[in-house]
Amino acid sequence: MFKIGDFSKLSMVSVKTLRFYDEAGLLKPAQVDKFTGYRYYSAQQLARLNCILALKDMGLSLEQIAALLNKGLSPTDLHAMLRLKQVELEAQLAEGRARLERVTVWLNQFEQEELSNMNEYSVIIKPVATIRVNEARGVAPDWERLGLTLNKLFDETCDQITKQGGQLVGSGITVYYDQSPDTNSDGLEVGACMSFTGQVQDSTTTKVIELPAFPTIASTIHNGTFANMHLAYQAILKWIEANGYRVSGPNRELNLEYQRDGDQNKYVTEIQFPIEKV
Amino acid sequence: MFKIGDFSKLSMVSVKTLRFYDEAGLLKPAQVDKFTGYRYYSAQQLARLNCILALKDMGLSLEQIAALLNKGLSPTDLHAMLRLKQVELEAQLAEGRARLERVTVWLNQFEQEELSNMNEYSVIIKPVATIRVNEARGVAPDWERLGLTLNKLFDETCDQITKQGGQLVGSGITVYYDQSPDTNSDGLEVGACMSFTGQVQDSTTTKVIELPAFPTIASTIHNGTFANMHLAYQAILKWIEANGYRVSGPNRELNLEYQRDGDQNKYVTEIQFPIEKV
DNA sequence: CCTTGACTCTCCCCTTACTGGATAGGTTAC
DNA sequence: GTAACCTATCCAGTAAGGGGAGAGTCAAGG
Repeated sequence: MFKIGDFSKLSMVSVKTLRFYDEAGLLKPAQVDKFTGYRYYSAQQLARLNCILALKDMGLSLEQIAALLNKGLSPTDLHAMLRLKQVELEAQLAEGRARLERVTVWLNQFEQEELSNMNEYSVIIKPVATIRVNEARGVAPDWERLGLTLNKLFDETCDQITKQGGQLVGSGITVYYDQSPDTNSDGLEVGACMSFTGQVQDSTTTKVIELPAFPTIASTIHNGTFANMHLAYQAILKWIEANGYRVSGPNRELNLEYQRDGDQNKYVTEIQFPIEKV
Repeated sequence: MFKIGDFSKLSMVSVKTLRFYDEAGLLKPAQVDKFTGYRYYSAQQLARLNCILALKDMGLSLEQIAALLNKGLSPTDLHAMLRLKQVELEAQLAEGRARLERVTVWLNQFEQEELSNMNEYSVIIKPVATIRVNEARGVAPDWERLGLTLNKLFDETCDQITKQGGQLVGSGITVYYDQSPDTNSDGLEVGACMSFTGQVQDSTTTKVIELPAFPTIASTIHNGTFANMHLAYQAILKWIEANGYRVSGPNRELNLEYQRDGDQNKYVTEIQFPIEKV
């Protein structure tokens, strides 16, 4: 019989941990002095402790280990659990790799001294849900006249909503369709979308649609005038490529803070690119 | 200005988390109603929130992020932190891979239906410290006479300790030197070691030495008679190979529960192999 | 027999990054 | 006016222990 300190030295497991395992029902001492409460462990229990540690090293939680060891350890159950654990560990590993890659990409960009946008624009990944909107779609003949075209389109969708008794809600969303290089020679197809409440029907110029959900989009925030927005696009597109993603759908801009003819330096715009791995 | 719920929807960050970040000093609302306590966020704050999330996605703790963002974010500091983080993440990744490999090895062995020893012998990795012992070294002519040889050697070391006024402490340790196949033709060189307290000098047959420490040893526990010990050796050696390790020193046996001429079924022996990766 | 130092006991708080719940007050739409 | 919804604060809990306080135990030396 070993006292807890001796058993701790034998097993290289801390006294605190042994007491914790006792309390958790994982490893009850072979004997407990009824008067002093002293725990006494037998050498045989080292085998059980080793088993616990081995399972823990495979990533099982103490709760799972306790379930296995106490309620009859059928190897089949263990097999099933470890299969699940294997899948889970692979997912964790993938996440860990992605995380490391993000850090490495950042460091590489830093060493190339392109830190100006990097610190300005933080790119994050998140999901977006579907959004029901009224959309006015159109084509801007070129980049110069994009702003005018969008103003006109947003006017149309807002007018339609209010005219039909609906109410505008949330911020305007610009969708950029068809950004592939071969088709943009005949202009930029864009959609001006507004969320609303109430009943709104399609009109000749506007349609009620659902902007699709995406499980993973890359997002960044641009502060200030639209004139500098290309910096944000540079940053986000570079990030997407460097981290091993690919654009997988039309990108959007959310005008989070925007008032036509207001102070452009106060504008806040979120840029979203649907992406997928590799 | 957005109320916390709206800001939560915009950012895909839960209300609870926003309140938590407020309390942590990471993201104070742009404005707080003095009477109601309502938090109001500005669209500009989305940029800061994105920055927080981006840093979090690279594995920084909220405390580190707060330090960076509040006490002036010098890109150089961030660079230094991320370098450290990179190393840390690489270590984590290696650990994760090893963990996954342990699970995979287990599953493979299971499918080969060699589960009998597998469940009997759990192999774990741990460090061992140096141990100061009195050692009697000798050579057993063959496996048959190993037991007799060891008995003699242990008698010698124990006798020397007690004769010199020292006291035996802890369990006996058998060290197996020179297990390479080319040299074991002339017998097995073994050492019988006992820890002790007090002053003990070298004698003609025994020496006071330090058993070296090892940062990583594979260990398993064998319960019962020495006659079945080969099963434990099978299990541990197979584990060592399958998990991509290699034996890197003389193995030891610790007689955790042992009394000569006692009930052999009660013996408990720990087998230790110093190992290294690949 | 007494003391001293090393061990051990229980109990409580702390860690991370939140989540959930209870209860109370505020806002808004019908 | 009231119901539905939103927000606030406070408390508790998570996994796997670590740290420490205060009190009791044990073994050896004098």
